[in-house]
Amino acid sequence: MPSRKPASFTKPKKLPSHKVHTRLAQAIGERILSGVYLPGSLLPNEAEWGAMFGASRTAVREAIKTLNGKGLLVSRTKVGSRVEPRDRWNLLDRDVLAWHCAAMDRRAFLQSAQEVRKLLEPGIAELAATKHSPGQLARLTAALEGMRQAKTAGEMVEPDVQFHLALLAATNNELLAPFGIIIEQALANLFDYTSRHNPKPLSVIPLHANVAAAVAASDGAKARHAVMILLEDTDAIIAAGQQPGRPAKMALKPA
Amino acid sequence: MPSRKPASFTKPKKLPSHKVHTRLAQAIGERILSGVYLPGSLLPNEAEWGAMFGASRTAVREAIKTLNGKGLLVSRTKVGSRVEPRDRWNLLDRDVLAWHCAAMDRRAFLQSAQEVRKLLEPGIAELAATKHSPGQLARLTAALEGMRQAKTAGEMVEPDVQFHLALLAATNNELLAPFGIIIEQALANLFDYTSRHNPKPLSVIPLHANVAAAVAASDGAKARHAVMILLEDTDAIIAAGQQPGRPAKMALKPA
DNA sequence: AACGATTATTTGTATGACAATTGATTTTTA
DNA sequence: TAAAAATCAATTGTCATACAAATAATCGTT
Repeated sequence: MPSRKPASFTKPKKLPSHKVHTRLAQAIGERILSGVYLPGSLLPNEAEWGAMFGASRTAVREAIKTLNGKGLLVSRTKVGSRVEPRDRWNLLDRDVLAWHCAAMDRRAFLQSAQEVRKLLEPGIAELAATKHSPGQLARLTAALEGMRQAKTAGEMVEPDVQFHLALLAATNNELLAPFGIIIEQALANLFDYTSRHNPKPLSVIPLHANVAAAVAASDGAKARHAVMILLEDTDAIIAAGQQPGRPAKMALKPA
Repeated sequence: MPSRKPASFTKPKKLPSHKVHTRLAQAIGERILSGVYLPGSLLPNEAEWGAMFGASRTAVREAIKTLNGKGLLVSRTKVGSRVEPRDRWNLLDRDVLAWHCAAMDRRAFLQSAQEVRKLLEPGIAELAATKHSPGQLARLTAALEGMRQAKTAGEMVEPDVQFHLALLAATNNELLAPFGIIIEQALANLFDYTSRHNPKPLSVIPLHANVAAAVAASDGAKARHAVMILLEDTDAIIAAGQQPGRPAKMALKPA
């Protein structure tokens, strides 16, 4: 066991989750995303949260303001803090998405994420091919090189993410940037989900190389097509994780 | 009096921007989005904000926690609050997007938004056609009926938004929901931008009707195509707003 | 010059008090 | 009786103050 913490791969250590208000925001956010408090319902009041966690009202309020900023809550005088309807949640916020896919079935998340990726990424690749700058192309090829040099499946995740984020950035459309977090979470979860079954995914490198080549050639249609093939391959990997011949690691006590 | 409760949308009165921490968050957020404080730079410290706005440090901190939740800031002890790089901003947050498109050229925003819509909405319509529930279809047709009954261009905006949000909801994919805010902002801006030039946009109603019919018939390909035509029409409206024969109201001093 | 201790600054947390808002209750009134 | 007005009560909102914790910057020693 190298590390019991496969949670999020790239650990920049910049998350001092030791602050009280941060822990509180996390605890409350997880409860909301996991359905302990349903949309429309009232949360415990600030004094109660403080008592529950041994924290001051100040810290509780700061945590609530954080969640307020993420669209999970609205607070009103005398009534309290109420959970917002789900379509107001900033689901593409890093924390919210992490809580969300921690609270739901990983396979279901992967399928939803894959659906979104197939909607967006072919078009993104097409845009990137026609609108990229030299620097953005360099970032793309650097990510590809990183994938080539990776020794293990785990080392491949980060350059893989970087590749897709580079594609995203090359569209030069800021409104697409928020979508990047889905790619990050999807690939991280995909790694957790399939790495045991797929030890050495070498096949994906030429698929990525095709995308990079099409972008470099400014061939939008070709880039779109190459990404579609890449995503179909990802579909296959997910499906293989689902039915790998034997039922994964569900083997339990045989009576 | 019959309780005039028009469901949810026509409620802009629910924003009591009179709270100190809300005003502060808005003021600071606008400054960040408008480039007064660039990514990577340090903000004034909490005491300075308090002095600037005549507010207590508590209120300042709550405002900062709100912006923290939106990904605009990170705070560290002894160093202060630093503006995050743009790709960490939750641009699809209601407030952030509003500040963003208040700070940029409206036409540039409309073009970016239109680019995103053309990437996503055809696929969304296709998904909606194949995956919608009866209730979701009802919402779609209700929105269409609302568009028909609108008397003015202004009255048409809201059911138009509802139409596209209904399409989004009918995909049954929560990860797509956050993009709804782009539709809202785009249509609101489009109205501001073109209503003076396009007094009675009746042409869009049959275009929407085609989409609804295709969805009702569960014809994915047809729905995709109908939405593409609709968005091309929107492109034309934007373009008409750009070059309406004479250069809008940009007439300036001729040397 | 390198390294360690000290200092100073800024955010983080706690506490207590009071203001403001508003749902619920009670009282007044037509 | 019913409607309206006044009152009450619970909860968030704001302020002031004090101290804790973290850490960049400085200083001092070797």
